[in-house]
Amino acid sequence: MSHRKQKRVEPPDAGSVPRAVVNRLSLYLRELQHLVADGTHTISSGGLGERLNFTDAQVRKDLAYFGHFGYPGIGYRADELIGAIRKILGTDRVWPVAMIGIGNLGRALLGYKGFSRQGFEIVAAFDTDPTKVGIVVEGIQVRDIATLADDVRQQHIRLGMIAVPATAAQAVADLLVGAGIDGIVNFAPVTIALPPHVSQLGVDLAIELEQISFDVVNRLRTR
Amino acid sequence: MSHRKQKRVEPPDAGSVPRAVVNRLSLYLRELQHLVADGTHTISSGGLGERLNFTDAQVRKDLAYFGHFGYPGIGYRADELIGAIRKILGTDRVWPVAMIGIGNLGRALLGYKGFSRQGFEIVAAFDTDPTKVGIVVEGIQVRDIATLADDVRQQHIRLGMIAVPATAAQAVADLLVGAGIDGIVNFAPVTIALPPHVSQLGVDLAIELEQISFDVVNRLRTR
DNA sequence: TAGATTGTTAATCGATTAACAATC
DNA sequence: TAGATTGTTAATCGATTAACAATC
Repeated sequence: MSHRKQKRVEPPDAGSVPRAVVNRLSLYLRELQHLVADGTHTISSGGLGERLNFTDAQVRKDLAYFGHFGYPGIGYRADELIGAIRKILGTDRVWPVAMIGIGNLGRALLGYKGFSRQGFEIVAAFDTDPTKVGIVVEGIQVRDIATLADDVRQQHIRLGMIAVPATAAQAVADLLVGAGIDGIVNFAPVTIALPPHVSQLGVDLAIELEQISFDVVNRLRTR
Repeated sequence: MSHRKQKRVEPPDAGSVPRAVVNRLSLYLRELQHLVADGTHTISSGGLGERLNFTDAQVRKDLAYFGHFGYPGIGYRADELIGAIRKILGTDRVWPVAMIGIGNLGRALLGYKGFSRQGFEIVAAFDTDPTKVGIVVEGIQVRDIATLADDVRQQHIRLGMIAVPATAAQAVADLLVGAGIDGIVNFAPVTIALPPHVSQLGVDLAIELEQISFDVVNRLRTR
């Protein structure tokens, strides 16, 4: 445990932090967790960058957006930096999450262990299909989407994941917004429109494959 | 059908096309497909950009990397542009894909309809677990990972998707590379090292949620 | 101390946007 | 024709990298 004071843990102005930086922050966190699991206590910006194909300067610059976490001549203490990044990302707590759409993908996401490991717990699942409402999947009883707003409020859910067909995604998103949700991860292959105070991120599995297909067709290395 | 000649469909130098441009190309394609489904035949760069929150200039610039697809005063013909983008992305054909890891996530991906819609067909599934080898999931018989190299060659598989635990991901990646695969989408929450001639893309579902969590904690709109 | 490594500034590099002549 | 919209150049903006004094 260090007694050295860390000047800032809150970003000077979070609005000025590029999305790419926040993305790398998650990768740093993941890598640090692997390092700790392997018994490493200290890592330099160069060492961390090497494992992720980033320059040492980039690692230091990214972290410097949020405070002074390193020790000149030594590097970063893995456990300390993990704590700092979790705090920055907001995963130093458990977030209750709602899952909407209990098809193939929704069911799998419901059972995905990786979420809880990073501080996300799916506490409610919804579908419109009457044959699905009431069944228990991965320990969670599927509820009718009509009860969504009430359930979201009662369980203090602030994040939602959409795994419904493309045609239903916007309506579901509107429901979530109406229920007062703060952020949405959308797995439906469609762009949804949201008010500016609700964060969103689209994940399209087919698009991921398309990116690789492009590289292969153009005989590219990944950059 | 137009008889106007399109100067280039191959990029002048694919290595110089930023990853972000290729990503947006996939979004343009998806949006155009929705537009065609809704009966639209023609769309301007401004119209397309508006639906995706991009500027008109960005849409035109992105497309101009690959050729002259638009008609001054008119815009882009949706069906034509769809064909052109599919060709650029390499999805004007069907790609046979191998799925490795038939846990929760692997099973769901196996059943995901969105892949085939974009030209990807999962034709082989692998696992190490003897209780899984032999079972049929979504019409595909799970095979032992020991037969991977032979199967990949026989079925001319060039793309692989990894959905195994983090600890097994690198070994599986090495196997795929040994089998001569050209590209990998890695769903395991770990960075894998690959030779430069193999394309890769990591998808970490927990990281997607972390990005939203950051925004919410910092009260940010999505940019 | 000497060696290692940070945080930060300045220089470089790349990507986005604005503007407009050319075109339909 | 007048109006709309492209493709492309130049200007702007932002992100990455190199370099180095400060620090342990």
